[in-house]
Amino acid sequence: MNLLARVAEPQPRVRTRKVEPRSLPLDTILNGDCIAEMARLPDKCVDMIFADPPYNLQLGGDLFRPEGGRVDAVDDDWDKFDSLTAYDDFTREWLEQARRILKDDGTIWVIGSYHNIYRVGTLLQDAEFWILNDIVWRKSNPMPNFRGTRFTNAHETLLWCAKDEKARYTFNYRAMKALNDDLQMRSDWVLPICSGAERVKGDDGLKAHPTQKPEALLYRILLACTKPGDVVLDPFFGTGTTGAVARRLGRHWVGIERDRGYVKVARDRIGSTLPLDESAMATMADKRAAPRVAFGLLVESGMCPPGTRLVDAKRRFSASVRADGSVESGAHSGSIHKVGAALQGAPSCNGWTFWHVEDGKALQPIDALRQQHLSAL
Amino acid sequence: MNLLARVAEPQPRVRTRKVEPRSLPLDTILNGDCIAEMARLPDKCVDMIFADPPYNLQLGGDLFRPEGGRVDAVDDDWDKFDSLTAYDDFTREWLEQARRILKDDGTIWVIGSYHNIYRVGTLLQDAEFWILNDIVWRKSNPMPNFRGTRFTNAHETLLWCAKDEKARYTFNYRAMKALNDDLQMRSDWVLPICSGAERVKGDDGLKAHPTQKPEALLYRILLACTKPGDVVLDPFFGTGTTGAVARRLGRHWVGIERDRGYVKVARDRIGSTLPLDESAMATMADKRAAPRVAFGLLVESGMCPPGTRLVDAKRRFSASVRADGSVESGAHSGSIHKVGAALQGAPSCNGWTFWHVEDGKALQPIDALRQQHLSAL
DNA sequence: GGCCAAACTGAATCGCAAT
DNA sequence: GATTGCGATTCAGTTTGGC
Repeated sequence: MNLLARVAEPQPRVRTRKVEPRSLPLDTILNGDCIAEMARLPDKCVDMIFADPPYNLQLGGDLFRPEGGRVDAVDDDWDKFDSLTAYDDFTREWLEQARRILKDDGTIWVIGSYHNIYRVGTLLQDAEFWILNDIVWRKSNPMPNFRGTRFTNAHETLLWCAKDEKARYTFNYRAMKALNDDLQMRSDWVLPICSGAERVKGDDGLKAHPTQKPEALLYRILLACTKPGDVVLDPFFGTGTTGAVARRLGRHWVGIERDRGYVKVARDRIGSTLPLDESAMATMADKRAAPRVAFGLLVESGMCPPGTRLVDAKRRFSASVRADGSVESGAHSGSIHKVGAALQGAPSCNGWTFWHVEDGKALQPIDALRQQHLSAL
Repeated sequence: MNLLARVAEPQPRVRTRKVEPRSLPLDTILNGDCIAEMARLPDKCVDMIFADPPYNLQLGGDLFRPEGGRVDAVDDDWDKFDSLTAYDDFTREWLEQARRILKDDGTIWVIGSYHNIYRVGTLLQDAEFWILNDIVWRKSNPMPNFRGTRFTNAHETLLWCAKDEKARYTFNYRAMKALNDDLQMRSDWVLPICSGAERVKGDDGLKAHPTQKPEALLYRILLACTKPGDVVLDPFFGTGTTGAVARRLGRHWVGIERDRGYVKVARDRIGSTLPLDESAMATMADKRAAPRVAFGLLVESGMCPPGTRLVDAKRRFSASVRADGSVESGAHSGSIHKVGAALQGAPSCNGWTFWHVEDGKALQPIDALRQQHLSAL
């Protein structure tokens, strides 16, 4: 039964009424609706819940790439809701069950995008969960914005909550610091999206699930906030990333998944999951944010304000800085690199070393400003 | 930071009743409560609203009581519900006024942290604002987490919304791309917090305001989403960062601030801000804004005479130019766009970049001819 | 097998003016 | 208000295929 159907024709609610309560089955996938299945589990029986609920994307028509290809968007029924109210009702219900089965010192993680995460965050607070952090997953390789109409949607948001303000939750501070080159782990994580060999494919060679999460994301979460032997529940199990990582890290897991096809995919995947070897560990490592500094950043920050005059080392060429970080020199305008190349008639040019600013009587390459900017951080 | 512990009994509301409506005063600070002051402004009079609302006791007026002793556990639940409700009521009210005074094609930006941004996001959606992006301000130099109990809270979140799904909002795509070294600007922005000389200090040498935002943040927002001469309203003006950057970028501003001390600080600050001159204000022009040149114009003018042979970049397809500016390729004929699309079997095609003419041994896109034509005018 | 170029892909709320 | 047609728009990474 898809969610849309459930919304359209309200069924008699199972809600908090526990039907045939059963003990917690470890390292197993329960095939069924997440609310109904959670309702059958005992109170306070899991140490962590990781949830990747439908985002309610509300996409319009087809979107085409500039070169003509069509974007394979999420168009599954499970992501469709009649209204924000319907989405809120659904969220409130599964959160209610999640809270009941979570141990008092357990924590819940929920991932989402701007389409749904504000609803989820509000309802978490309304249900008296206590937000510990919101975490930003900065994607190193997001899909671009093909129409040039908005900022590239390059991140997703995770909420990490305890059951209340006083809860003594697990946070493996040292492990996180070690994972981050002995610096405190921050609330923004740079990780690539799930692709390549890790992406589970069907017999047709196509992706088995439209929204599979990278194992590195779950790895960090489970390492940070659970102990070995803890039980992690994932009510929207999909291809079983949570189960696979839990098994690798020696945590117990319970998955709930409505779609029989996904259940089979996840079961096969977890069955073939091996303990972490070193090469796998390497791929888990944080891809450090490149210390790239766009010239525009120096313009915004006032180190090189609009109107600044740039010259090359021999003062043969000059250009002026514009408000958006582009530069202008006679008929040429564009990036520091492009304009430098055009003026020299060269195929390319490193604008950072080509352009200089006056520094008293001497010239200083703008690369020096970049170094100052970097060292100021 | 317990929002929940800061409640007082709800007060009688002024709400939407407009008292002494007045015309919009430009480049001015209105000293008063933001809801009451907005209520006196005309409908649909500003192009953008930037809001940095309070999430703790200081600025909530009568809705909040000062931070006091601990609240009993028993009272906590009641307080909690009340407090969130009070914050929601306050947010709903100022958003209602904001929506009213915002032009139909204007946009609103709101910044917050995990304490309040989920409430704000939900209420924006409930008020039928249409989220365009959520932006993560990734702080390059955040305050560390001293107790080692959570991830370092290293970001804040901004929401950018139009009044509805169909609104034709301003987004200076090219300027943003230029600012980011010719790559699309993403939804995660790395910027340092406001410190050093930029941080406004009082006579006592201490920071004048606890949450002063960096000018670089406002610079990017105003450059991205407003045009020169647009009016930007900031209902929580503080030290006037929005006004200072607006003045620098040639935008009009209106600030609302309750605290007389901040009003004075902001007035002095903006008074000493120098606007950019026009040449420095220039940004990369959006092609979409350039005057249209029909292909037929190039045919008429002799730049691309009838009979000219056009080929695509890989010389897989060719076509010939006809006297009326249409082109012909085998069975296909029509506009440069239609024929290009038909030959590729694509839903659409930009003929300007698809088709090329021989230029010696190299190929030149016909878009280059159009540029020549434009610059000749 | 190795190398290089071309093709493909990812949770996406993705136009607008003239008729 | 609906339809038509111009024509603007992509980044990082993996896989495939040719030589």
